[in-house]
Amino acid sequence: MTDTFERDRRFANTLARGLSVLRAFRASDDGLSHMEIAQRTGLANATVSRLTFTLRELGYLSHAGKNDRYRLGPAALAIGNVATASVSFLETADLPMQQLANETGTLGLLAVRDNEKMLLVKTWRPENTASIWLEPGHRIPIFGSSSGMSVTACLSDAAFRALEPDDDLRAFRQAGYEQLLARGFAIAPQDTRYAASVNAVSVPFHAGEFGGPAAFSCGA
Amino acid sequence: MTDTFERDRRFANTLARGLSVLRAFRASDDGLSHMEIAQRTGLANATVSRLTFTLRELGYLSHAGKNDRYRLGPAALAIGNVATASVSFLETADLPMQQLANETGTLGLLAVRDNEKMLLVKTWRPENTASIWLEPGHRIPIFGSSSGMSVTACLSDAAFRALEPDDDLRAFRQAGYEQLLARGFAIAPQDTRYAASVNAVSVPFHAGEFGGPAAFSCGA
DNA sequence: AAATCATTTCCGCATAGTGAAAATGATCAT
DNA sequence: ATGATCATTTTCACTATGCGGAAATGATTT
Repeated sequence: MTDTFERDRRFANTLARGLSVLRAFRASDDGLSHMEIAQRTGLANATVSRLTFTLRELGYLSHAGKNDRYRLGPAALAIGNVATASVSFLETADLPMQQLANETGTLGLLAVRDNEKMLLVKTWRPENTASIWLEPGHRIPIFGSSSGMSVTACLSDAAFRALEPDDDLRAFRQAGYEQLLARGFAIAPQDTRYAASVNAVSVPFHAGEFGGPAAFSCGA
Repeated sequence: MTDTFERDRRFANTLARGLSVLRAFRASDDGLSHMEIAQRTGLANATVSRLTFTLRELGYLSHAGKNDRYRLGPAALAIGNVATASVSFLETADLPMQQLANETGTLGLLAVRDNEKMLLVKTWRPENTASIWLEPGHRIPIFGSSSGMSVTACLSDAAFRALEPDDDLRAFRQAGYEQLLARGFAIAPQDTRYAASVNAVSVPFHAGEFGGPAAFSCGA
């Protein structure tokens, strides 16, 4: 095993590895070769071979011809659409977010906290713009992102403590809290930004359908 | 094992089971209890417990409180959006299909062949309509559906043969082929319909991004 | 409190999954 | 064609991994 540090007995390794194969795909990829998957996931070639076999069998991956690159398959699409459909506000938010992106020429995104990171669930880029920016599936730090600021500010004290925050993160959260109260939106302070070149503004949203708060952001 | 019939050595069982947990969710569910998952998947309770633990850990499932129902989590959404983003025509098709659904008051859907079934990848229902109809993630028969007719008609002979079709299916495909040539769309003949109460019309679409042909359909 | 139902943990066992290496298959140069 | 190189799949022996029955814990109802 490459990444062995003792895991909980309940943790199903094979499942995690298979899913890591799916997560290896990025929106900007035009398919992945077998070897690229192995590199991105850090799995042994033979292992990738078996996992892709399984995923293909189940429709999560498709590869056109014999020796073609792998792509996310129908089943992956389907799961995503089931998930989207069960998060009703996403359908509601779709149009306005697209308009926002178009009008401001910036990237709109929806992020939720996923363990120690902010996970970009969906992004809206201005139409007619080719540049890539951030993609769905990407994870950015909580600390230093405006999304992270909104979301931590909305966490209950108990939930926040579960993150084992350091002092910086506490202060970060506090700043977010104050910004939201004062202005209704959050902007990460310059000196905390995880990426200096990014300016973003973020608004939290509490969805009963999720475990925790989510953040709509917009920036470039 | 409940569903044992000898599997290929390459097939990763745990992965398949984990994914079957994800596939147990339907758009109309308001979360699933642990036991409902066990029932739908046919897995033993203990197994489901471990799998949900893993899926939760990885963000594919979320359950709000201690004893709350499980829902598809952020990671599932993310994968779906990555998949959607890499199938460019889906974004293009989104708006027109929604309009079509609204104007005709019928259900629009995109289906692809996934092994022996047609998998509903996405559905568009008329706005303001509550009824459920078919949901994304659902699988319908190839034979007797207009989607199946369009898609088999577009398959290469070789690909079709791989399906090990019986005579009915051959005739079905042939009929689809003729309909498409003559009119550009396909409607499953009355006497073949897998569901007698459904009328649907279907148009095939060949996407380089997919392994095979897809079908846009519309009906009620 | 007692009874019922749902979920999680325990634990011994068999098997499912692992990765090194060998075999196969593509692709490219000459 | 004929090798040489690179990518992918299969083999295989080993053992860690995941399995499920049963027991323990935790919710919920009567």
